[in-house]
Amino acid sequence: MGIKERKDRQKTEMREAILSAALKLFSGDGFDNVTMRRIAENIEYSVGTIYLYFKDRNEIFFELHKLGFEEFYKRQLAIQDVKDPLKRLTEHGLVYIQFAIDYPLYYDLMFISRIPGKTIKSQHDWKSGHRTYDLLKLNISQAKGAGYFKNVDIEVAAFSLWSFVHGIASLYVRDRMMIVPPEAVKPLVTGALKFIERAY
Amino acid sequence: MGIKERKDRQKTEMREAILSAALKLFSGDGFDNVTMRRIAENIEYSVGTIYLYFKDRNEIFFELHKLGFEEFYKRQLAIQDVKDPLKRLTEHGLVYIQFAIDYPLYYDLMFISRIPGKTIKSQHDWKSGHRTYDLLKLNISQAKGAGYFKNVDIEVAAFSLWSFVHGIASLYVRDRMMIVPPEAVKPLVTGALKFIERAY
DNA sequence: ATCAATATATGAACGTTGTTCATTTTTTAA
DNA sequence: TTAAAAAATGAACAACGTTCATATATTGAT
Repeated sequence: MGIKERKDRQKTEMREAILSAALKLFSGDGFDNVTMRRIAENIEYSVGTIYLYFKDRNEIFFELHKLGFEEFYKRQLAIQDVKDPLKRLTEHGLVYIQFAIDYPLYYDLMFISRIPGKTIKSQHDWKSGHRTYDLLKLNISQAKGAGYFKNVDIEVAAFSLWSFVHGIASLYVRDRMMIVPPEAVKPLVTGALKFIERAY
Repeated sequence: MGIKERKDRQKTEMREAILSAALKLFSGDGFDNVTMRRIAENIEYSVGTIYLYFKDRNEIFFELHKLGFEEFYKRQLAIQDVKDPLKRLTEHGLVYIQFAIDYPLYYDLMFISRIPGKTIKSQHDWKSGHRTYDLLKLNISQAKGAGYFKNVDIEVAAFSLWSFVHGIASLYVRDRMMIVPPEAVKPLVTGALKFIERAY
């Protein structure tokens, strides 16, 4: 009775085709470029068909945002072998910002855009977010064990560091850095990561 | 020959009427609520008329964003009389975040949204932004004079502090704080402002 | 192989949106 | 009073997300 299995497979294949078409349009020219009609055209199906696989346009973006979190988490895991807790935390920040630079549209979807925010009503859906946040808290508590963050609550430290790198990333992603000349951006960012170390 | 004057006056009156209608709709239900047709209905003119006073919808948002910056700057000036440089800087951050809480839609327009970002091509249009940034740098250099920020470049410090408060503000404005329980937000923010002081 | 039932796909239609522009109305100066 | 200039109109256009009656394809039973 492998027919049910095949149907399930075809269903996920279709969902993946839709998502990858959406991502292609997304990366091509940003948000507004991802229209239902263009997705349909891309996968060579009619518009209505998409609605058999996704509730609406938001659900597509929500699914993309989850894919983004996967890559995000992978990158953060990759630097967990850095021995020195201080270096690891700074690396953590660097990886965070680099992700925003490499995948500005993913970052947008994950941390800025309102589109998926509506779908994320319950904390439950933010699972992907919690996982990386826990990793940050772990690294902070280990740094604490090594003598850093004296008299600082871990929750406060985690929130502070997150806000810091998110601030940098979102200023970059949303083009609010023209206040500084373009060639100054990189040294400014590395300088900022050195600066925040003073608070550790 | 006061007729030219009257015409000019009427032109700015019309522009103001349009802007205030837009602001009303904006504050009412956010972004998507500000449609050209609704603005027109509100000022009791036809849609086409708006285009005689504004190039397009973006120009309306751009003008609103400038209004936001005025209130923003006013608030920041108001705390310049705080004597202690350290206290003044922290107050600066607090005022920044409080603005985002009080006028989330203005904040959005000014620092997050892409709508006015397109209109801001040249640095020239960001004048309102530069003014407040200069104020921050002034406060930092004065704190430097009082012994803080040793071995820290002012540009780096300014960028760091801005990123920090912007991170907090934009996480708040764009609803990315459900990772912490609602009642924990306030102590977290004040805690974060205490934390960043450690880097001064 | 046939056929009714079920699942899948279609695309015209609906109500929006921002923007344009030929037309009409109002205001101006002679 | 009237011709010219300025201001206002709103139907029309293309594009959008979404829905749904209709059509096609696939299924399992006869």
